[in-house]
Amino acid sequence: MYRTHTCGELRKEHDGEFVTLSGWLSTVRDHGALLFFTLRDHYGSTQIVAADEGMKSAVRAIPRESTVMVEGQAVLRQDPNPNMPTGLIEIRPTSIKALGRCTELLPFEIASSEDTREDLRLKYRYLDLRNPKVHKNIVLRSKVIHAIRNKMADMGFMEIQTPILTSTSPEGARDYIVPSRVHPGEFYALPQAPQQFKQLLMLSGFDKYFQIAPCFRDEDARADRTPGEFYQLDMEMAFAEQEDVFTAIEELIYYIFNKFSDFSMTSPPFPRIKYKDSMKLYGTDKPDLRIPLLIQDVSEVFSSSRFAAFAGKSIKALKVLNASGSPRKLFDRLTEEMKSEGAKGLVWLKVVDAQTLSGSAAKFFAPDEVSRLISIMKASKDDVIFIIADEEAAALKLAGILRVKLGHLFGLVEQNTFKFCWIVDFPMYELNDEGVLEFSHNPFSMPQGGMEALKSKDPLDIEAYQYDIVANGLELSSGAVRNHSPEIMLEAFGIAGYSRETVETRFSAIFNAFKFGAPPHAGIAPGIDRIVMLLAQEPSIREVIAFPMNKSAQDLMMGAPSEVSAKQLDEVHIQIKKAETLKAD
RNA sequence: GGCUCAGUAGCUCAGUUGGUUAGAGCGCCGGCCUGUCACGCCGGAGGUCGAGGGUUCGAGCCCCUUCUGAGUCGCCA
Repeated sequence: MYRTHTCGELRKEHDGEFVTLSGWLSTVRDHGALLFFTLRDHYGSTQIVAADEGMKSAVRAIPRESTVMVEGQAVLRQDPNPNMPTGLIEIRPTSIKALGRCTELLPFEIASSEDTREDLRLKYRYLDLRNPKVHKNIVLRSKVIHAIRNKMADMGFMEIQTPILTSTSPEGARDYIVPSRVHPGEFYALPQAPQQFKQLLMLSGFDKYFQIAPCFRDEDARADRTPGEFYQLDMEMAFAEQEDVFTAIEELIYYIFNKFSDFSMTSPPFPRIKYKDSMKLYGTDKPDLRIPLLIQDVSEVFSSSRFAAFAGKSIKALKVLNASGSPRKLFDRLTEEMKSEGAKGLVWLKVVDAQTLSGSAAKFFAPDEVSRLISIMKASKDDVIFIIADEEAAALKLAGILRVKLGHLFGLVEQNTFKFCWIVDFPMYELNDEGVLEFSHNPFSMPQGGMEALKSKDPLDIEAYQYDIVANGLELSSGAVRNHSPEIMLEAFGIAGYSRETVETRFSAIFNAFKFGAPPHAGIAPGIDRIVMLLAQEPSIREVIAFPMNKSAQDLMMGAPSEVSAKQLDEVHIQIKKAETLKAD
């Protein structure tokens, strides 16, 4: 009744056909004697041209962005529009009817909604999503998820749903908790990931599991991290080791990224970079391999330097080719930026010749320091060497930040490409700020060397079968070979200070289950939102989510979170502290 | 919670050293226009300059406080 074709469908072969279209009234171009307008729906846009007085006044009476049904004849255009898929055809209407009128002033222009304040876009997200450019990201997301499901099924994985209302898990982020009505004072938690369930599925004999899984973590937002909820391609494989997971994920990622992007990309196998090496060379565990710069340690060059800022410090250097022509202002700005990142300063040195440097601190260096630095950096005339000096960990981190800044500043970031890598061999344990030993990542990962390593090695030297997949500096996922042995689990938790009782009670399901014959298993869970974000080339993850929350974890459109009635609170046995008390806390 | 940036018309923004009645483009309302496609042209309405306080003869502009939003650090195995 409403349409014979969609607004994106008509081509020159439809010339002469009588058609019915429905869609949103977008732009109107009223020339008095002749009136053009565009009808837009999910599929595209079609131009309607009205010459008849009755038709023109019908359009003039309908506000933009109303839904409209048009009946008429499709004819070839006198002036085709090569920018429109339907640009060869237009409709001469015989009937124009408003289906749903837009009676409010639009809060922003649909066609340019991406330029509008984000909180306003989110409040009127249903209008924002009418913008074809915003709309297409959600379409892409849907297609990507569909393709992932098909590919995973082709590769022999089964999708299985796991509970949303569950118990608090040891993922480490803050839980979202849900009060129980039936059990006063007790709470469910929304899963931070289906981690334990998928491991239990392995124990149940399901061989290859996956799920497009909603995950909930009550942590603060970032441009690449939504607050509250996000989706993972959660997967797990039984009787599998690290390389089995890599092979499966590489096949999937290569397939998906090639299907939905024209960019070049890393061919499998993706490079494997040890965590330690990644920190050393890139100053981060999620290196952007599009940037060709490597961090170099030059501490030994300055081991007896009279330059006070270098004394006793770990010294990291980066070299940018042919950068000495850049204005002084650029180096000063970079220095300021690095200081705001926490650097004590930034030394930049222009190479004049093999024995001579000029720049911020050149005068403090002895001749042999200068020549050794130039030689160790393999620098030539007009290159610029940037130096960060700090304690080892801080120096690496800052040099890592500097590396990315230099890459962007000097246009060194390779364009139109996806550079993937695996970061492997993460440490099992680390010292926290209080000097206490704790798990550095997932406590359920298998320590390399198993029980023997746990018993004999310094915990800080133990590596885990724990890996990340990184694309263009964005962490897509962490994964691990799981610890499927209750004894090794107890030992591993013991080192981090958990008693047998704690393990048995807090992780009772998985701990007990593993006493019944667990298969060795491994898995990973790449972030769906981040994959789509990369494919859509969007800098903000909210651009690929239909109804995202804002930075403060509010849904401005639905008004969530919101207060609930006294009756609802009463039913779940909850009392709210008065506002004054909350403030005092 | 810290730091950075932003907040002026429905939207996007400009606003000089503190100085008369705060401007532009888009949108909205009215008029004109037969080939537009971000149509064009003419006219009009529309403002608590985020809020509060202060300095000053005088504040959109300077100072203090505060609210809101984004980015980032903390946090996120």
